[in-house]
Amino acid sequence: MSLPHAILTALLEKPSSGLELTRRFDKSIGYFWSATHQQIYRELGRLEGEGHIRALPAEQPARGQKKRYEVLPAGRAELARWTAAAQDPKPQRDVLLLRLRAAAVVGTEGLEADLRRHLELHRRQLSEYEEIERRDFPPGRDAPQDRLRHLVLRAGIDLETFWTRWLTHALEEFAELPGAAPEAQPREPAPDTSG
Amino acid sequence: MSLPHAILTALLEKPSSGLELTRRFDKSIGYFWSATHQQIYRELGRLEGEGHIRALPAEQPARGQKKRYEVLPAGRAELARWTAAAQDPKPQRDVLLLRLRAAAVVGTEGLEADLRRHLELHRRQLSEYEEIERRDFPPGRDAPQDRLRHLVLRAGIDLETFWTRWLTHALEEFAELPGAAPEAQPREPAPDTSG
DNA sequence: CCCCGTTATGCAACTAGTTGCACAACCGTC
DNA sequence: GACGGTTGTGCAACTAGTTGCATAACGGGG
Repeated sequence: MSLPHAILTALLEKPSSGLELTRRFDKSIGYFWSATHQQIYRELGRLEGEGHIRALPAEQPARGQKKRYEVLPAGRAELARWTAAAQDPKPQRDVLLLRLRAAAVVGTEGLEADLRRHLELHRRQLSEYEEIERRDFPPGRDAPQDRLRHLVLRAGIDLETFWTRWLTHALEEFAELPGAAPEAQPREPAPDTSG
Repeated sequence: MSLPHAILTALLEKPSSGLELTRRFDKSIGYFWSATHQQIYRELGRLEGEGHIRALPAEQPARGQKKRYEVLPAGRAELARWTAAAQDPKPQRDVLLLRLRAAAVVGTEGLEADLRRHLELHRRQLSEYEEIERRDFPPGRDAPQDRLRHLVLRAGIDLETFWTRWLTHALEEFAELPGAAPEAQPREPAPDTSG
């Protein structure tokens, strides 16, 4: 239930067409709420139907033509309502941690390479965030909007920092592990794995 | 595509009935891959159909009767394959960060209370993890399985630590913010908000 | 002029996860 | 011995997000 609100936020920051929104979702907002262009177009249609946004009139409103949207008062009100409403954090889901747990049972073979790959991806993301911080939040910029947006960026930076550290630590542990398949004390009847 | 593998891991650790799995998903594995009993039963049915698990024979196999499952060799092989296969990290989605970003546009009113609530929830989760760490991973336990599982728990602890710190910092910033609605420089045509 | 790649918009089907409810057995109690 | 709460199992419908593909305009190059 958050994509429409992500779009409303983006449109309030700047009225845009579907494609422009898609581009902005590839950075900025997309860092913590990703969406494909298909999702965005579908949602734009819904939001227009609900009277939350409207298409700015264009010269030739034809297919394959840019259509820019702006937020209507009802849309702004809905966004304000949603922002203030209490919401429970939704249950964690992390595939990598699950795979590590599985590896404790079926062995770590093959997993290490993918951990390295993830470490590289997180490092890259981290330096991208740090670049944005240098560019958009130099010391001194402290209007309320800036402080809030900076806060969001800090969360991204700190999360990526956490992952790079954790993955580094995990790889160190892997290096110390005896064999690839830690099947020392089988707890189940150990069925015939050859078939 | 991960729930079946979460279930396979849990069943390899210990053959269980649907309800027992549900309970174990409420702690342990559920900390990073939550699932309801409905999901679990449905998935157990699929896994049985695919020949990855089987129901242990019971005396009276009737409805409303415990049915325990164990993993078959094919299931173990599938889990090993999945664990080793490369997987891209899936795009981030964080509602709280999105709301903060929205608040930069429509004002922070009402958001602060929910941030406090989240802070409390994360603190609670953190102390729960730390309790588990004291109980299950005292110094000295370093069989490969233990080290891997400890690593997973450390991720949970560090993530919760990050969130409590970040939320604390965010609340401090809120306290310094001038008004509730930072609408100083309107960037859009500022539509009539009264209607 | 036609082919082809790029830009821009959009529908339809699929997948995974959530919500709501139903049904049966068991177990204590009034 | 019927009543109501708890335990255990399960289906069906819904929601959100993903994947795959379709359509149209525009702008070169051969």
